Amino acid sequence: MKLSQYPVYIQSALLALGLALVGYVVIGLTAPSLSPAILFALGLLLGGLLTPLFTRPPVPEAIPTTTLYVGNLPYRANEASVRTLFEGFGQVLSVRLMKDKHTGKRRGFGFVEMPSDAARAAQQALNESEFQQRTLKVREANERKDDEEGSDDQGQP
DNA sequence: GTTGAGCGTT
Repeated sequence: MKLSQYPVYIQSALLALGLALVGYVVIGLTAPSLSPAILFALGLLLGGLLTPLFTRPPVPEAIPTTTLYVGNLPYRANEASVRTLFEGFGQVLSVRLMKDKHTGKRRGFGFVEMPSDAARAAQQALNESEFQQRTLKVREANERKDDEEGSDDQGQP
């Protein structure tokens, strides 16, 4: 139950309320002659002004991403090498090499999340290519949850 | 420490 799991307006409301209370106390100590309603209003205004400084947007830009399935990976490959390999064709948002949860050994395949254009470029470039003396198999990942496909008509009928 | 077709976790 982390705070980041709640919606943004909930976080902003809680943060603004907290800053309003802080401003209420601070302004009340520095200027005791003001009424509590004015103090709380000033604290809420101060909190509203300071809220954007503390809210971190998780995704700066809403760009359409495509998850790539990367198979036939060598067992000695780590996420850093795969990320570096795919970063040559675009921005890599996330690299997940699936390992067995019980033994912890690598299963030899993973998923690379990239923008759609960079994903297509990396797929055409890295598919059936040699990576650490292994032929990679780069394909589009199957929709596990909700894969945000952009304007590209890559959906299966 | 080994193996070799495949589609996945907070």
